Amino acid sequence: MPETSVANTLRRPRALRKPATAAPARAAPAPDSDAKIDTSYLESLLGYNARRAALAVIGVFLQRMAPFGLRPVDFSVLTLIAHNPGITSRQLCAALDILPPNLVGMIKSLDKRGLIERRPHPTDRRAQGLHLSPGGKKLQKEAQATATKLERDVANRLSDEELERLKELLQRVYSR
Amino acid sequence: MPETSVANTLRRPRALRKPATAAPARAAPAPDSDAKIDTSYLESLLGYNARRAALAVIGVFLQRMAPFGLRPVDFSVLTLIAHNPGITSRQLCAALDILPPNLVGMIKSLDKRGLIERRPHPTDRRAQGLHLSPGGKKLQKEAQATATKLERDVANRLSDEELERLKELLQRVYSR
DNA sequence: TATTGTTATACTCTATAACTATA
DNA sequence: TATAGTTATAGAGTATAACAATA
Repeated sequence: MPETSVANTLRRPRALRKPATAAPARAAPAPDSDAKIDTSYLESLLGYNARRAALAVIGVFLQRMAPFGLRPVDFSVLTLIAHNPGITSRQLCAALDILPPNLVGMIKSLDKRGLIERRPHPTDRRAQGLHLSPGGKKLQKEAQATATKLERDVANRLSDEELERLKELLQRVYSR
Repeated sequence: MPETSVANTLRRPRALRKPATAAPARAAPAPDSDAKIDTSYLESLLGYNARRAALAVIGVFLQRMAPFGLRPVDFSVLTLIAHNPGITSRQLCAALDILPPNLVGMIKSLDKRGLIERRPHPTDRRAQGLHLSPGGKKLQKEAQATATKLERDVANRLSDEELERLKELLQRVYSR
């Protein structure tokens, strides 16, 4: 048994995966995959609901950030650099719970795109301070505005108060 | 740009990954990865909070389900079969948003462990009805009890009413 | 001796194409 | 022609070990 597997229960919104082959002229009615399956127990579990909600938000996020060429993790990295100029790779890893070897490629990619600059660290010659380039600042600003707007759109069935309440309850679940 | 990447922003709880090499005798204070990094903006985003909460719950889930040899997806499959005897693979895929090729191995594994039985479908000879074996029923029952208890433990900072409220708010986010 | 950034690498998860046997 | 279950395979995400330079 792999101890290292979170696995699904739920995945990316179907809409983002397959363009849904138009109207399927339904030839074989047979078992009917759309039949009434009882999922009520799973729907009573917090983890199930939290994961579905997270994937719903991420799905919209993927769509709206596509024009910027940013995945959620890229946005997180750019945003942390924007709010913490001179941050090191190690600090990014700690804040985002990313393993160092897996961050290397992302930083390299953002650097190649000219969005960030790697400067020598003022006090530690092993490390390098990360900064946004002018273009990176512009992109991050637009992306952050998009994320902020997305926030309201994706929770359009919730009032402002309910959205704040939801985030507060979520924080009480994961804050140790 | 891969259109098919949800990516992290957050990952599995650190506790489940590395036993944290005891007390690190801190030799190089240098940049100090534990420094005060401003993550306030990310923490204001619904998706970030939902994902962190989901991962926190899943982390506890992984620990407590390990004795049963069940990942979240395995538990979901067993539970849906338990509550929907005779369900087909296709129906499982639709309910859990799993792609058929990726379900094959899971079903095969659960079958090999003697937890489920694949019987010929009553009306469609292409399909097979899935059922729990006696051992499967016992395991699923114990696992479900564990999941139900876990529910209260992981949200121990929330009252019963707050937990119900949280799940209701989450459902209003992802229900279309 | 410990840490930063890095390479190489392996394993898991997710996705697409294509096959067979039925419908 | 379309669907159920399946195989093979490719790609993205996540994990560990180990190295050179520096602390």
